[in-house]
Amino acid sequence: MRKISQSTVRRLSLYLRFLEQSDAQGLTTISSDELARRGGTTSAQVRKDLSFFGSFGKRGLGYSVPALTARLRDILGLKRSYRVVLVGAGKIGGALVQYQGFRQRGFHVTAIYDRDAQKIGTRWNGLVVRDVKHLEADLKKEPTDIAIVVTPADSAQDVVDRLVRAGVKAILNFAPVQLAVPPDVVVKTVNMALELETLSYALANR
Amino acid sequence: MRKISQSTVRRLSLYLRFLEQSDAQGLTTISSDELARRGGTTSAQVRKDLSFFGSFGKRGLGYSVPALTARLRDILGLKRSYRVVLVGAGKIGGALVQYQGFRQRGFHVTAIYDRDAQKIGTRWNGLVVRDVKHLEADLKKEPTDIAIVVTPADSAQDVVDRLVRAGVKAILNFAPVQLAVPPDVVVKTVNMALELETLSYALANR
DNA sequence: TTCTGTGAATAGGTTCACAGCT
DNA sequence: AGCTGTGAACCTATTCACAGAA
Repeated sequence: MRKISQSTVRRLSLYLRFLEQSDAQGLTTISSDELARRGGTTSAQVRKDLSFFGSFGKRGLGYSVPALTARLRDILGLKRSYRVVLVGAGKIGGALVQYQGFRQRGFHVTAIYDRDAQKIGTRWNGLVVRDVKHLEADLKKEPTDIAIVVTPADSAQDVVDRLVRAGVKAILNFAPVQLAVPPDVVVKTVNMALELETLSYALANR
Repeated sequence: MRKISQSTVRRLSLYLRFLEQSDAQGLTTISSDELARRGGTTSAQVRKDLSFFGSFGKRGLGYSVPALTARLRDILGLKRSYRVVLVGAGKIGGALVQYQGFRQRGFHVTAIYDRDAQKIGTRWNGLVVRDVKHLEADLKKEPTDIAIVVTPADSAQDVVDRLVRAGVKAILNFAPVQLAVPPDVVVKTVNMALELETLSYALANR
């Protein structure tokens, strides 16, 4: 398949949200114009994004809401559910475990790990925090594709190396570090301080 | 000033982090090659990014760590500190209040608001959660540039309208909605479920 | 007529490659 | 010699504009 840009993938996720909302409102058809309006983009962009994957619309009419919803869920790999392990039982980790947005999309946090003896054994949203030393053995028993890393910066790379060895193929990283992984593993780093800095840049340069 | 791309601004933030680390290690000089290596980019990219703002290096030598650090802090608007108000005293809000990464960079959370009577009056990392009805009056007394919105999706736009009316110029939004704001207000939306979806896309399309 | 699908045109961002300081 | 600064070349993404299906 042709290489699809990150921005296209992100927009597809957005379109999917709007489609689901439209579906809930009972709409059966939606135009690229409407999707564009709600996603803050242009109708040409919407059509181009979709065209990378096929022709899903009807000229003169628009897109079938249920059909396009199903197609996008398929494209985004959301037809199946995913086991997700979380490493780092800090405040952010705790917030993420109970975040409904993940479960709604089929991402199920199945385990939380930490190395702090104080935290091990405590309950987080129904899950018992496990000693991170069990990581490899647990993942061997229950293969898992996705991990969320919420450790301090200095242990993140170490944790990631272990996750990769244990077969994890995708990592959402909240530690403020650049992570090194093999080419078949995909990492997405979310750096909240950096996001604030893009705001301060904007404030300072007007 | 020439329009600078988001990606350049984000990389500048990264370079700043590496410079600070290098400074802590006692390095006085750093090359574009070294910055590139640590930022996962190329030396040409580093030099190009910096060149939009001036010529800070010495040919044959590299960049002075303290001088470039200071310059980047200036460019990114980090020479001053910022008051930040947080709206939404949920789990994610709680995690963000105590997140050290913000304070270290000069972003000070000065107030937390919620509309839930259960939460109002409780303490979060030394701050008392205030009724969101006080938002406008508080911000009149203590003008604030930046707000972090961590409310449920359906109240986010309402909160943002009030923040904008109260003079907030930059918003970091964690609610999974597209926000409408006037052109002089800058919004950065962080959508964690969407980040996971870019991972599931990558997993599904290999 | 309306709205999609898509080549072509344009704009934007990245990489190249080399002149020019130190 | 080493490394920056920067036009030019290249590549990628977005927008335009229109032919064609419903």
